[in-house]
Amino acid sequence: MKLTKAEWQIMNALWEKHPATARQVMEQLPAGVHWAYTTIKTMLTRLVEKEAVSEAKQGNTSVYDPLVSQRKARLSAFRSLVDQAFDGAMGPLVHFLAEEEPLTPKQKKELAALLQDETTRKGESK
Amino acid sequence: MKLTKAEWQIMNALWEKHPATARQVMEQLPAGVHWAYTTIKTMLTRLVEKEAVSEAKQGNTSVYDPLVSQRKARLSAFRSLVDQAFDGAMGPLVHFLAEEEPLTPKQKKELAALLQDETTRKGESK
DNA sequence: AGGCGCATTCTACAGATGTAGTAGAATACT
DNA sequence: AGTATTCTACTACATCTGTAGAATGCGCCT
Repeated sequence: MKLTKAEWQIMNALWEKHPATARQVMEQLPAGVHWAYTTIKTMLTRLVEKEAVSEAKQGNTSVYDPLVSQRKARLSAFRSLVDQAFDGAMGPLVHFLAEEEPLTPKQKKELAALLQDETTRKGESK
Repeated sequence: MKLTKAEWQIMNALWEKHPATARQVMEQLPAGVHWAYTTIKTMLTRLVEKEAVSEAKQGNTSVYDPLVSQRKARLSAFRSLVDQAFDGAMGPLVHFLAEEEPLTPKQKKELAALLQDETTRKGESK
């Protein structure tokens, strides 16, 4: 499930608040994004075709709901990035995260803590 | 500097071995990718226009070199992903890496170690 | 009944992308 | 020199993306 940039914006809005009508999606878009109403409709239609969202008629109006979870979409996008820009392996990415500066020292520490935590506290439920 | 999927493949080949002629780039492509020679040329031309690679004539033949570093391209791609799929913040990404399963436990431990290391060993040269 | 406002579906259209064929120039082989 | 090989520069073309206008339909108010 590959989403384009514009589609991500729509999906982000939908994940944040749903079900939602096209009008509501429009309002949910980040400030600064001023698409015509029909642009949103077009996007939503395409997303429906892609089966990324569902459409249900409420009388004359369509109400949309995400069909793919944010989690799934993120996983997929993440995978794509790794495949395409990091030799498809986590190794280079891990290295990148540690060495380059996408993370502030603080965030690195935080991530380290979370990971530590996660791998330490092993053997519980779910 | 936004690279498309196909462009990444070309750049990956170039970063691996450069300078290189179109023919050499072709050979450097991952097994399974069988583009026509002219396809590669087209890509290279577009990359030159984008100023992502340089082109120098050696007699009748062009030799290409990356103009943008892999590091920079990675940073940019990474940033895009975060902006578009993770609310533009590292927080959600960090959470994602810790909670979801893009990383094997082993890799998590590894990353944790690297980060720990990096943040601990603070205050050295370079 | 006529009109206002909002929703819907269609159609459009330029620029980006993936992929490559053609024709002519340069080079190399015999 | 004649022919085979290899480059390069152009052109092509189907899709996909981003953006949206136009025409048309439905409910409701006066």
